[in-house]
Amino acid sequence: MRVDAQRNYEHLLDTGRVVVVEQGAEASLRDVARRAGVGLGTLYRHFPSREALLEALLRESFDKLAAQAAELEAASAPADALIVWLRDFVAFSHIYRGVTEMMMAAIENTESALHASCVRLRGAGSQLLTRAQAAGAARPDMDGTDLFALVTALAWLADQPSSAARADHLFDIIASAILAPGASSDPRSESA
Amino acid sequence: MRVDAQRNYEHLLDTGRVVVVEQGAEASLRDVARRAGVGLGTLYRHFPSREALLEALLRESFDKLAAQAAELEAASAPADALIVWLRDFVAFSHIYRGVTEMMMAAIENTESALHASCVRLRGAGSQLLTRAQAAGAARPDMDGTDLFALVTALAWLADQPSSAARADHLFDIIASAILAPGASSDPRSESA
DNA sequence: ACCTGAACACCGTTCAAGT
DNA sequence: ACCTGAACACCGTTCAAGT
Repeated sequence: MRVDAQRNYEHLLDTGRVVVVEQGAEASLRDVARRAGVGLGTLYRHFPSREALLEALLRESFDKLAAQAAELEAASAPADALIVWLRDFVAFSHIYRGVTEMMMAAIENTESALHASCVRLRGAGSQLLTRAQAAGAARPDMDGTDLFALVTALAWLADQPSSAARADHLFDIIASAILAPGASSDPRSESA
Repeated sequence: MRVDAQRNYEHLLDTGRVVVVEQGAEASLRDVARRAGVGLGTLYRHFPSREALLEALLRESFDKLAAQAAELEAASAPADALIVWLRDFVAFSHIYRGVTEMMMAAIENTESALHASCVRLRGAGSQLLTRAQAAGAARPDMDGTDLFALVTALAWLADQPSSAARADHLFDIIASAILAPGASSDPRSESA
């Protein structure tokens, strides 16, 4: 990469972060280029799609979340590990407004630049869920895709002004469903 | 209202329905006017905002949902009434893509043309919830706003291509949390 | 009273022309 | 190699001018 290209790339990332914090995942790409002092074509050259820019902005967080899933799996009790990680997931997706919806679209779309990262996160959650299920600490009639949907819905609720203030409480309610209350004290109880 | 105005209004509603079914709640208003064979200003005269158009399109469904809440309250067991109504709510919001997000925004925004209808629905759900709680059939640490958020999240999930197919299952999971399993068999159990 | 559509200020995306 | 910005096809919203 030429030095000027490298400089532009980094400047676009920095500016992108600022603008996406301000305007959310649907931020004006024109505005990003403008504020980065760069031609519109330069932005598109470095980030061929909106998802590509977001992926670059989120890469570090994606990596952190995946690493923490592994740590939790090694160090925490199954139920705790799952819940702590889900909470981290919600906190993470709160960095940028509207990123939740994009991730939900990306996980179905192989072409999306966010696809791989979303699949990776779903996999990380899936492992924590399976472990909790094996320990009898999570309801058995769920898989990683269900978990991803539920945590994404929670992240979405945390993004909505009318429910953001009760996001923690809503988290607890859904968490109680995932943890299948009563399952450990009465292993014979199944889904209704 | 002048006869030509009346005709335009109805034509806009019919066309609006078609276009919103096609494109979702964020449909192009220009397109609606164009396909209705009407000037852009005419659309804005009859529907000063996107929400006003959606409100007109949804009015009938809003009324039906409210009426059914009353019926269920009179005729069904508390838990059944609540669950059936929540299911109807999700089905209703599935008519138009993206309407869920708009409703979530409208319930906080007194200026929105959808505000009153959303508040009414929240109230209807709230009553069903209170009744179920009084019967010991729903978890006590929730109110109508929590319920509205949860059912809206379910409606949102039903709108996302990656979770639409499992919408029923996700509904059951969240419903199980609302119904506070074990509460009736052990009234002493409280929120964790 | 009501309708029309040009006008304004924005988008995303592409691509010929420049260095 | 890389950058630029005009060009194209769209938006939402307003409002002067028409009937």
